[in-house]
Amino acid sequence: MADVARLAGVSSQTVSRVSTGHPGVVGSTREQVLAAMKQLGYRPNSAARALKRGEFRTIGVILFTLATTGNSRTVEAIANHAAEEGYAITLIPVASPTQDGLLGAFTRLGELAVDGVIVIMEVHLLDAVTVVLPPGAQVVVVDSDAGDRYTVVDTDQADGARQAVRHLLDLGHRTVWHLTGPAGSFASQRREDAWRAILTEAGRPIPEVRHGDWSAESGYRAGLELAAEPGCTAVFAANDQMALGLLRAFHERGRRVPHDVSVVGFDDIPDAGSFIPPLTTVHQDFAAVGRLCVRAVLRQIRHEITEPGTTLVPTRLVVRASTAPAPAA
Amino acid sequence: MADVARLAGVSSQTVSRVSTGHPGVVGSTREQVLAAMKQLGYRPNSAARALKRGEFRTIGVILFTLATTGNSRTVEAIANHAAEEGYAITLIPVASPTQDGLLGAFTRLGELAVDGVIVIMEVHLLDAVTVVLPPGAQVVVVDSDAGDRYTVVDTDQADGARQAVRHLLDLGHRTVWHLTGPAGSFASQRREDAWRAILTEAGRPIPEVRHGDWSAESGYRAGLELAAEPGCTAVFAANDQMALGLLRAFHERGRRVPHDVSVVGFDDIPDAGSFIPPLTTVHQDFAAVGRLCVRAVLRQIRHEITEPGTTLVPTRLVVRASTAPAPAA
DNA sequence: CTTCGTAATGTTTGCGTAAACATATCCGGC
DNA sequence: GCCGGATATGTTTACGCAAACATTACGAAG
Repeated sequence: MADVARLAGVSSQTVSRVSTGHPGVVGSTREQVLAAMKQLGYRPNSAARALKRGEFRTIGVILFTLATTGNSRTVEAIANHAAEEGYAITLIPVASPTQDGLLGAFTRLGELAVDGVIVIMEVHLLDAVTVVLPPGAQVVVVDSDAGDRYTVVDTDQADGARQAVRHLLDLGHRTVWHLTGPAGSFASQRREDAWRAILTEAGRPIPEVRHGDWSAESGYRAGLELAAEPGCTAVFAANDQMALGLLRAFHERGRRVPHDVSVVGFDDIPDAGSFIPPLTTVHQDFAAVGRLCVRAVLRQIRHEITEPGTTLVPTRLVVRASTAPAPAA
Repeated sequence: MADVARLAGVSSQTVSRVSTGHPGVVGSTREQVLAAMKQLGYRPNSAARALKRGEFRTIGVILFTLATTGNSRTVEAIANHAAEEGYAITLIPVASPTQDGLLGAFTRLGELAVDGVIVIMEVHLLDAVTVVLPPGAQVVVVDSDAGDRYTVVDTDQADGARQAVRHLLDLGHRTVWHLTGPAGSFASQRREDAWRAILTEAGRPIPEVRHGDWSAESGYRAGLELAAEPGCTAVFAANDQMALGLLRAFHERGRRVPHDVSVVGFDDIPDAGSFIPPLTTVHQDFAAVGRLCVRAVLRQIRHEITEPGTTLVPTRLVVRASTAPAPAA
């Protein structure tokens, strides 16, 4: 900066004013400074800036994996909106969902240059290590019910599940079977609870749930079992990938979808419309989740109101070709 | 830090030594300092640290989207390996592949606190704005052939395509049709070139290519056309999602896969094994790509040898159920 | 018992920036 | 023509940390 100042024949403070866009610098001076900056290839040192200003203009995002559609789409939305607001985002992957992995991630995080943190995981996992969280603001997202302690943004899992089950019931199915996500996933738990609630409310029998792990492979294995259940005419899978596995299992076992069995997924991944048959599923607005997260952290960073609470993003049932009226008994 | 020093009854320099793990601090003193740190909830300020040391311990990753399997898996691998090495990663999303979007991203990047950059896109797009790149080290990845100017790490696209086409030819197919990715994608171009080369080499007719955009939907549209081509018994799709669309189109048109038509994809996404039928595809080792990228940037950051050049990560054909011998004419 | 070497700790300094304060310049009004 | 007040620019300082150098303490060798 001093070099630029020298070259432009001004003080370094004036250079600073130009580089931060502060007012009070007359046109001709500004021009000179800009020219000098360009000539010298000056770029402000963000570390010094951060040190001086006491903020990093960076948001940390902590998550287990980018491999699930939901996570990567949410992160992408977060990154885009943060960028719009002039914030960078730092990814903090937790290698493994063990105490060690978490601790490691949070230790790193503690030293990280972030003004706020978005946590994409069930927050109870954090409790053991939460002390290490930097004093900055935090938002907890997807997969948590800690709305009493944190600001939570999440898809309205319950309503999504409700729409899915209701759709199948309306189609005349006597009941709906359910394939869950992995234990420990709050989203999965929520969807299962809602499914059970609707069936109970409607006075329908509640079939035993099958447990999957989000993967298509686990859906396939569950599908093989369900194909053997005579009464099974409708299945609600907790995500689209498992639904894909279901589809394959039913196909292999000669159970036609949707003629013999109806299948509904959750997520509405881009491929869902190209499954065989195209999948009826619950659309999640990941972009909205990401946007709201960013907005919420920024609000906290800027010390605006910071009440804990949960913001729910609505879902929408997308009816395609994997559901049909129940087969005549 | 001064507070900690005061509480522990030592100088701030000793606190610094403890916090950075430098040697030359006797056990009892260290204990006291650690206790004081804990009591005061001290965390080192990384901005000050970065300013002092002249490095950020951060790597920037610039890309268009996280929505493609390849990108998100690569980023995940990068994040994990960077974390192992004590580096954080900052995501720099380019909103749109326009000049403006790029410029914006690179302007942000210029001011960003990164020691190195990993670029996940065709590097020619950068040429117009390349001046803005920070003086730090860079690695260019997936989707580029700028091995003469940069360090490039990429999947061996050509060999992957070769294996796919060779497999189909070996199965007795007279020729192989091809569905490309979007124009402007180097990976897609590479796969297409290799496909063409093999066919030429084998003296087979070269069907006109169909153009997709990586999406299953585009694969479906292409599939509808290909289903109408009487001579089409084998298709090589440039990625798995388009292959999925192909599968659906063929299914709808009554062209049985693999009995009537064989389909090969590229990527080996986790779902590929659950397609109907399970997809034969070229497996990409995204984890290796990510790991090599990190290793390469770090080498440059540490001023070790920094010759431009391309590192190719091998692929592997995974044969599942979507390919079979050519139907008898 | 002195001297020297080494290990432990303390003091000074500057990294690049921008806020706070200080100074210079210019203009209009009387 | 002189003064008050804006406006443009310069000077000083501190942000938190860790290198570099300085000091102290202590034990071993002579």
